[in-house]
Amino acid sequence: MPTTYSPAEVESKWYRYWEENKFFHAEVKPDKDPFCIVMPPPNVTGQLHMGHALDNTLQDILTRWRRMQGYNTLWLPGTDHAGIATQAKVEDQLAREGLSKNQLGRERFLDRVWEWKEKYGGQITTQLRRLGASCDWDRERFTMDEGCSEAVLEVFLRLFEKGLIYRDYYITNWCPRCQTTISDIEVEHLDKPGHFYYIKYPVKDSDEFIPIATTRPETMLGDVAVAVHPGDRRYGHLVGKTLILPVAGRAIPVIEDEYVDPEFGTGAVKITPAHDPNDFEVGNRHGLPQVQVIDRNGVMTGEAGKYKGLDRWECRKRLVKELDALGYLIRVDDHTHAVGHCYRCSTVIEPMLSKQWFVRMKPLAEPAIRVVREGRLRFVPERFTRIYLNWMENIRDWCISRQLWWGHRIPVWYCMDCGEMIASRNAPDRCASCSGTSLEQDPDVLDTWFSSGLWPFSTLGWPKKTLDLAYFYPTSVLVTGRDIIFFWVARMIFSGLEFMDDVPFREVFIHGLVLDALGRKMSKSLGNGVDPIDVIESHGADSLRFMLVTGNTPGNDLRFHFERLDGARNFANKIWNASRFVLMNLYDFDYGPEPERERLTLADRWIYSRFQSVVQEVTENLENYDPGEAARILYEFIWNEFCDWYIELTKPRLYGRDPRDRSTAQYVLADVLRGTLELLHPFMPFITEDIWQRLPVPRGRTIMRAAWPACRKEYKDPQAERDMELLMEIIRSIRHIRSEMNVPPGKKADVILEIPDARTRELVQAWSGYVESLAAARAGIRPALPEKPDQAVHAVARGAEIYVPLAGLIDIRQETARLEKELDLIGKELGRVRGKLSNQGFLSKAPGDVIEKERAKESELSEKQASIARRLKMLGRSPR
RNA sequence: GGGGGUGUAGCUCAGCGGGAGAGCGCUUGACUCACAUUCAAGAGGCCACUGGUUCGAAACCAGUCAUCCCCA
Repeated sequence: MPTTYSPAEVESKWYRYWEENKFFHAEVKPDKDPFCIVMPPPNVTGQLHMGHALDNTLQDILTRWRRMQGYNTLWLPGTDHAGIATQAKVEDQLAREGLSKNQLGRERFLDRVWEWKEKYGGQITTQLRRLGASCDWDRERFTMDEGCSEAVLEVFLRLFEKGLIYRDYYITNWCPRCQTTISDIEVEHLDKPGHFYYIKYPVKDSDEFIPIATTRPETMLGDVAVAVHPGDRRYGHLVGKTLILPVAGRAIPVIEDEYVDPEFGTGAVKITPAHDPNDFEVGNRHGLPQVQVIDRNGVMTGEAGKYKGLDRWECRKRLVKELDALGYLIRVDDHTHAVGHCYRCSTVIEPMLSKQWFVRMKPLAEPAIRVVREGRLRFVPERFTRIYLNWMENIRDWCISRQLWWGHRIPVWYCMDCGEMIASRNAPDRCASCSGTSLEQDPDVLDTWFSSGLWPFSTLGWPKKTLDLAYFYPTSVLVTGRDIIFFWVARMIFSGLEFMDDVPFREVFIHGLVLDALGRKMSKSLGNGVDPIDVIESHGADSLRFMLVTGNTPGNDLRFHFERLDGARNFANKIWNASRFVLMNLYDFDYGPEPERERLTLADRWIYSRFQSVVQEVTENLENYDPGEAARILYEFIWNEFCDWYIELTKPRLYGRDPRDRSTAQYVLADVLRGTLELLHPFMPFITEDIWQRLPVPRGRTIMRAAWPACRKEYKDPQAERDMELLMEIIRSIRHIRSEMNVPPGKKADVILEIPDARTRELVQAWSGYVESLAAARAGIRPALPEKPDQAVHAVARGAEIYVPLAGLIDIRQETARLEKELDLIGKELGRVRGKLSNQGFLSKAPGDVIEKERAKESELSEKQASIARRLKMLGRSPR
């Protein structure tokens, strides 16, 4: 075994072994309890990014852990067809060939997308394998495969028949670049510096005018009214009057509407129903017309008069100039406001009036609210419940049609003769109403989230009534980022309730986002993304995984620091070398029955006892969805206890002459290492498998299917832990003195330990070898010292006074100062403790164990205080 | 305007009612027979601010300030 761990070969080797042996695969086993996670499907043409790495690491941890616990575990993977994103990629590719999708036509274009999918669709799943994901690839699904498409069709038809799907004119978010509508939540609002333009709208046949403030002056060409708040004294007398729209010259009315905020702007709002969702509502309430002045390319229409054909931004510039020239412009203020951008291409969204398909949300949202309220579905961390409920309770109808070609086509045909609308599984031959045969299918496709919303049951076979569905649904937990609670989680919940009559998962484990070192979102445009595959190549998948789960709290965002990655790599290396040590000393090890209890040393009993606590704590933290804490506990146990203390303490026994001592040490080393590797396996699957396979102990074919370690209570030994703590305290004190006094580490020192208590004295005597090997000091142990050495540095541990004689090296003044400082600290601490103990309120109200603890502290501190004081007195008397 | 997160050591973050913690960085010493991707020792903090609850608050409550995110 080399002295540094190199992940590359190890990782590919074991992943192949696992996959070839079908260790990830799950079958229905009615006698066993299932544990099931469906993977949030990544974009089929996408690249693995840090968000995926975190999300899938968490899922893999839960999956591997539950599998070891004996659950029949299924982690179901798959990919999403990602309508806009994928179509855009293929369009880009075509553009490079000098082609457009319209030139190819729908059929041939879709062939190209499928080709692209076949070619690049495997990439992300390969990348997930490199991360170590233990998902069941035999069950891999795709949102546009046959089964999922069948589910989509079924859902659309059922909702349609129930009257929950309708088609209507509405203001939707139009992306002029993608040439499609996008849903409300696909719009990203970015604060952009802009302007508030104050414009005079003159009152007809009068010198009066109403000042209007707007951020989008170009839309005024489509204004059909000006609204003021009812009862606004500034404008009350003008309600019902007519205004003349500047430049356009059209006459528009002044109306009253509650929607207007009299505090905001000038308190008067221009109403443009065709280009603003709020104005659209106002327009409907007042029966106003809709004047569309911007078209689907972001260009002004004929309604814009002389501005026809101009780009929307150019129009704004020229229009403002003209208003100014004509004296209508009052002033222009700087104003930062949220502007909607397409989440895919960052083009500024144009609210546009068009006919689209919608899902009526109210009836679907109600049960989805109820299950969360009643606790049948739980969010972890709990605070996401509020975020979810807040959104669900204010939900708006969901625009599901997209003007794309790549996706599930809307299964509705229109009769060209009578206008009848037919929703149908297959293309109908004739119109149900007029028997006409001239039928055309709706050209639009469904929102991608329409199909991914069905993921927890469509992947298990729905609408067929499969065994998988009966056994694995509802799934156990959903693991996903906080950014797609609305997009996806919410939709799975109401879809599951509607079609399966049960929640899709019992728990939702939400994690934060992976940010760059400066706390910014990783994005292509900023170029601040870190490629997980690069990281896996440089530091190993285990290190990446460990780094991603530690160092933060569930639900919080995580900053990506390379320093932390180095830390994780060093940890892997530490495990590697500790194991190397153990294995190097096991060449002659013969695994037999457990050593008898009497043969165990204090260190053995201590490490076993500590290990039981680690088993318990790691398990509990996983149960509470805090893998970061579980990983931290393992890190500390392995590094600070197993390596820094236990391994060091086995060395004398391993290298000593007594073969029975040696074999006992071998047994405990192998036993604890094996258990620790098993506990660590969900977090760092590769390195743990590699070492586990080398251990000369009985085991199965893979650590993946080893039994999760159980806490063996009979090995818990609080007395051994306390005793060991005392030895450690003595060792640390001696090391401290040696370091302070610059005693070379190689040089053996003689120390004197004055221990009045007989049991403690015997304890330290029995294990004085620990002091000898870890503090490089021979300890002379006495019940009392009639003659205190003055050429010695002094320290106090619990129940033991330590003297390190350093003839000729002691500066009495310096030593006195050191002790006085120590005494001062103890005095302060003691004052605080005594203050507490003399407080009647504390004594009468604090719990007994707390008071007991304070009392113990008090006696320990006063003992220390006394011995340091004695020492000082003695030094003071000694000749200089 | 509404909802939420976060303010703790130089940096990144744990702790969330009873002794201020970790990793990195820094200082000092050591190539000690698993590991220098290491070991040992150390310095470093009015736990954002102001009130309140409590015998006791970094933690709980209220308010303030700062900062980030989501929604309208």
